[in-house]
Amino acid sequence: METCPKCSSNTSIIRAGMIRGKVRYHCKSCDFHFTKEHPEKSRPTKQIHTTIKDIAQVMGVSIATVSRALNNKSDISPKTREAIQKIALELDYNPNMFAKGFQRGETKTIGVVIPNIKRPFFAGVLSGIQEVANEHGYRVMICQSNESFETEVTNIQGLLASHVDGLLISHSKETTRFNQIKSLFDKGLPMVHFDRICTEVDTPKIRQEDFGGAYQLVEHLIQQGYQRIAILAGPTELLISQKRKEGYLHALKKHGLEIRPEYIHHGDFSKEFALASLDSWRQLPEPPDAIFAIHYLNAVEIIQYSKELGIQIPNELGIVGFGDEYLAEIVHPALTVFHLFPQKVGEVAAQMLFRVIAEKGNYKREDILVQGKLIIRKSSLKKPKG
Amino acid sequence: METCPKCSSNTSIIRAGMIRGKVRYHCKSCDFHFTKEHPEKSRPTKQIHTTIKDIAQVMGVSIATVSRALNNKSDISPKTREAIQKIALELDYNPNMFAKGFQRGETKTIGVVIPNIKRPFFAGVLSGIQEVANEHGYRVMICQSNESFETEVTNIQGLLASHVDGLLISHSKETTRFNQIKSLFDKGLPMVHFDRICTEVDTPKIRQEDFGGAYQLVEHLIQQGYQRIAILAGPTELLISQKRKEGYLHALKKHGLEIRPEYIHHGDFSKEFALASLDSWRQLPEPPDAIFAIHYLNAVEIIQYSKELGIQIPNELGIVGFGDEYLAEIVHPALTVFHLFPQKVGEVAAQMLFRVIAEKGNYKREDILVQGKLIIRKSSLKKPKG
DNA sequence: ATGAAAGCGCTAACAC
DNA sequence: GTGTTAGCGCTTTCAT
Repeated sequence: METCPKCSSNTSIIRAGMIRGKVRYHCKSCDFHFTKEHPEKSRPTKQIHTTIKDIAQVMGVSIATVSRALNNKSDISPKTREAIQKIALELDYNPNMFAKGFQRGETKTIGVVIPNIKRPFFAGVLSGIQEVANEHGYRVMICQSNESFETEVTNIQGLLASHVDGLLISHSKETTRFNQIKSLFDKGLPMVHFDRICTEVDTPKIRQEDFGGAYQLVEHLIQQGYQRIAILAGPTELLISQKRKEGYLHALKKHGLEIRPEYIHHGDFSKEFALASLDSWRQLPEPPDAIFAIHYLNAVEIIQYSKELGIQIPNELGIVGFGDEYLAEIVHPALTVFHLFPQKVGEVAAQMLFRVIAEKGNYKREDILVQGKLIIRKSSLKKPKG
Repeated sequence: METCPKCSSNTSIIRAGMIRGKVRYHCKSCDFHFTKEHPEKSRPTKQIHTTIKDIAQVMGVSIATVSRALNNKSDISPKTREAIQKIALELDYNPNMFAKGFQRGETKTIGVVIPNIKRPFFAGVLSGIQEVANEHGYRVMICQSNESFETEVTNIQGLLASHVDGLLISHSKETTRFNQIKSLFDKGLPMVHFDRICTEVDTPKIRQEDFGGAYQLVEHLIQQGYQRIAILAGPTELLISQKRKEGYLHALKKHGLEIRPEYIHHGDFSKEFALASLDSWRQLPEPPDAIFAIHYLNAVEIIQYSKELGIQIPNELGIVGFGDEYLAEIVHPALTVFHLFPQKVGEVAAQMLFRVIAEKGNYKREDILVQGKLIIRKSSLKKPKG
């Protein structure tokens, strides 16, 4: 409690606002106003960030003037502007995007939710996203769902709390309920789906050539003379899994090959799943003579396992897969793949998001298919008989 | 200009502050105060984020009360608290970390600067960082330098503008000047270096077993009977390059092998560099009988190229490398490597950073060496002669 | 050309 | 136990 410097009372003092960094008090008994230094007003000596206030102080001008100078606004004398800019440089001034965004209601940050950074496909996508985001002056905040629906929901919640200006999402394997996404979309949060998209919300979607790629791979196998083609598909709920399977089925139909349910295995992309599938197919009276793995890792695993089992690739068994170019080249025999362009997917997705952000809901929804490319290698090149 | 409702003057009206969302005016000629609705005060109907103000309005209490309720502070009646929390849930309230951090002077965000997300090592590190950051309630902002010093400087500047609470850095190949880093460190920005560290600033450093790993790999080669061991090193400025070379030199010395300068090639990790090195070594009167590539990709490239050239691995040429386990297993013959644990590096680095943040400059600087592991495979297993 | 002040969402210090 | 208000850094009217 304060003491009045006039009547020495210490029971009738009330705080009466602040003035120039000092606290103003009023003594009710003698009707006297007085001020006192604000306690603990001293700033820490080490200051990481210079603020416009610091600059204003140094220059002896108001913060408004500093702001104008630093933002190259009109209505400021060139002399003042230059002087301020010079000081700003000297003081190592660096605008606080945080405060800036705060008052404009935006953060210049976009959020990305992906299953797993370590997967080369997503790493490539991220790289593309980063590049485009940088060009637009945005920062990127990344979350991994680790294929868990629960984590995904938490991630999105967190990104939202960080007030990201937009969201790029590729769903986890587990995700089948989209009410969170839907509610955000309805609230007008700019959002774009890529790769693992969801059809239940009317967001723009960036997809890869899943159907077409699968079709091309299987058709290639057929043209090489393979007749009994099996598919190592992913989880049934996953859309890319469905699309790739459709491409497979379509190619078989188109070329008049029988569709055999026992050749279609759905699984979780794990190594165990891949190897167990090969084992079980070999038990069949008519085992497959080619395998289309919708995930390149499974294809590589099948190649390795076949070698252990002494199966000749490509003569006894042809193998094709979706995906990663580098690994596909390294494995022996080299893997025929439908190559995707992850970086491109990221770039396109980010570009789309910035369009949505810019057009503030007036954009017309558009889906984009990022083209892939069939790369033929040894694993599917059957030697001509005889 | 406003018109006075009392004397109808429109020349002597001044604005006199705001009250309850209305603008307050004062007519100087008749000394009359009046208010008017603030123009364009209507909020957008679609609001992405509920604020405590919204909740306060709905509940008919003050924002302070709402804040207290949502933060489980004392001095609030359980009844009010519960009622507010219920409403908050209903309105889908999600605190604005942005505003929260703003006023506490922190962002609950850390920045990471790495050369390239797509490299599996860094992807693994990121994954580790994310995990630990999540546990601490922090978000992660990632930038890629793409091995460019200039980009790195810009990245750090950007992260700083976003007011990250701390920085995790692995420098670009090009980076040899550290004044930016040093100045930030001096200002007290919490910072930890990992992998591509810099010795000129007194930050905590997380390193891998570069020296020890190189030593173990080369010693293994020697024990397998290889005598003329060459090294495919990285850029001379890069510390990991130096350390790994030291390990190599130490192993040679320890086992009494001659150090031949012509067996030591520094380069940029590119495929061209690797292949050119092999070519040039084969021209020597005494070509090496083993190669230690400090970057696993170079090792893999050497294996592939050797196959093309018809060189027998491991009999004619032994090969070992640092790094990525998966690819090393896939290549044929499988590559002996010193395996690093990228995720572990990320985890340890992030943990260290949070210690620095928590201990506010009172921490004692500490370096950590993340252990690796020698994994012996075919590429270095010379068959016993005879 | 420049200064004063509101306001973005939230917390904490204070008044009652 | 609850309301009031300053202030975090910045932009942006408005007044001078």
